[in-house]
Amino acid sequence: MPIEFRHHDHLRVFVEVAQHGSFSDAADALNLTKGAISYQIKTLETVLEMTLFRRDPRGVVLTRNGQNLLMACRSYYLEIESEVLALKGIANQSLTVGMSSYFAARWLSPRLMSFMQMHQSIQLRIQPMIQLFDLELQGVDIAIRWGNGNWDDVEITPFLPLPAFPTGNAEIFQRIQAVGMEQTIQHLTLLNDHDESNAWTDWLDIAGLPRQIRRDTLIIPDPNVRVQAVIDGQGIALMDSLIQRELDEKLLFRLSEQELSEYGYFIARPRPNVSAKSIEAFVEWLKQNE
Amino acid sequence: MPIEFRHHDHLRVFVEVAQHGSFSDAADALNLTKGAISYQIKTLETVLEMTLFRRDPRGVVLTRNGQNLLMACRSYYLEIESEVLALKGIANQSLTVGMSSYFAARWLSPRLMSFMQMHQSIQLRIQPMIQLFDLELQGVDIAIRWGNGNWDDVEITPFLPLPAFPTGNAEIFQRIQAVGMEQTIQHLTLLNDHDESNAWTDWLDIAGLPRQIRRDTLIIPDPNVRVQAVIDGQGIALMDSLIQRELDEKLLFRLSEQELSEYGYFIARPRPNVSAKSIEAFVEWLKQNE
DNA sequence: CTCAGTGTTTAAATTATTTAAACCATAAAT
DNA sequence: ATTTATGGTTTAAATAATTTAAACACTGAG
Repeated sequence: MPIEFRHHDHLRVFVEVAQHGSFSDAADALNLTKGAISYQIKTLETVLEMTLFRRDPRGVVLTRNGQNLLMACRSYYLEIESEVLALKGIANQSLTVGMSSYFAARWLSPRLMSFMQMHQSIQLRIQPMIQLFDLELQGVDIAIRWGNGNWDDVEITPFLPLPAFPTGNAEIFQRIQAVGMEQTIQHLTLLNDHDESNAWTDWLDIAGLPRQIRRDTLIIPDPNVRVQAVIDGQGIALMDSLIQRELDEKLLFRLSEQELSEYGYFIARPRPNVSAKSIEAFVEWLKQNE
Repeated sequence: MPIEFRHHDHLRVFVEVAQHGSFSDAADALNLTKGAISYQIKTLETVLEMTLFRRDPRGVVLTRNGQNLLMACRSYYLEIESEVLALKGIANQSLTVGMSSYFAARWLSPRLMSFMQMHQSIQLRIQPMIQLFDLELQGVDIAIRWGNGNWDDVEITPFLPLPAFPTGNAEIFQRIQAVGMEQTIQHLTLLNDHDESNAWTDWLDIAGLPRQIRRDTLIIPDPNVRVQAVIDGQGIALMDSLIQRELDEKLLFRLSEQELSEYGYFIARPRPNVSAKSIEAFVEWLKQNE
């Protein structure tokens, strides 16, 4: 069954006129001319096949039919509008950013104050997440991803290049010092951040080492967990300068001078994206703080 | 404060799409092409600065924002539409005709069956009324008025010409027989139907009698009451052949051969009128039954 | 791998809306 | 009893919006 009535915008104008009791006043409220209002009401009256207002010299008066119509829809439109505006306000004034708690703690957290002060009207939410996919369905406006920027499911903006290098714990570090990288690495588990990651093969390439045949890799998506795994000697992982503290405390050691210079942090935005002001503001701020 | 959101028609489309989970299906339901739907949704997304649907290869899925928006307006539009359609149905299927109970009883009543049978879907209401003005505010679609058709507050369609002639009771009739009309009438009260009526002066003119200086007239709007007043000898009134029964029963007498041939019954419709089908049907029927 | 189904885009056509200005009518004011 | 101010209406023209048809692009199912 096709929809019979589809003139909600006209009806909205009608409500405004009814409440003002005047075409002219309603025109002001709607930023239109009285001619436009006249046209709208006439159209609605034609569609509904009923006269809605009696035209008086000092304004208009609802007819019986008009009164009924007003009863039928008065509150609805106002409610819809306030709810829609509220939603828009929340979505526009608030900004949910997805990222690993690792990045949030080590980089964002110390700098957050500055953004909050610059944009006091924006309600910022840091959403810790492991799976940085399907952003919209997870209710996240933008996400911060680590990698080399080669993703095509989202729109990518680089903002913090941080070369990645292999790290291990003291024991592994000493073994490499002793027998050399090439000998050691074949017996080590390579910790990866996700299935499709080719970070390790990238690194092996630039380091001039053979890609390992045996895929003795372990996937640990959460960087925090991964760091701990390395400290515990579970394997080695590619890390960046965000683990400076662990380096200083001799919990972790940089295992090689070779580094993946293309790697770093990227802003990921859902592709068919309608960008809101708050998103732009945050992206700008990120880029200035790189 | 100007109204912030004015895209109810877009929102209506959004609801339809959300319920179908598909642009194409919604397009069918709305008798549009999928291109049009795409355009509408895109516009709405731009206005709201948020993405409402994730586009999938087999349809679309509401985003978090889209879900919220749907919650905010789902039921409203359906309710409005059903109420509006109900109103329109009532107004279109039913027809309220205002008239004097005098006319209803003496002319319409015996013929009503025929209309009812011809238009079984139309709910007809006979609204007895004395003041045949401000029709719309009184909730009346059309009215039947007696007179010579010279009104300019409404649209007039003549349908039953009935010449009007002076009537009186037996006593007055005999007096006129004895001393003549001109002598008698000066001492009689002329009963009128309303303030501005010039029926009597019209009649005096064509009868070649002097217009009475003293305005010894009594206004009795309700024809039933007026008839009774004449029978009771309160005065004389201009009547038409609808009082045939009283003539036959010698309760009333025609006092002169002179008659107002322009007078009769007219259909009165509110001027800036949007005519509904039921009104047309009734007017047609009236004209055929004249 | 091709097909069928789905959303997108494009330019053109079509509709709808809006405006400005002239009008008309009436009540209020003088 | 004019005049003025306040509405609503109408008109033609300009502007905006919607819609369509057709060509694309994408993806999952056979």
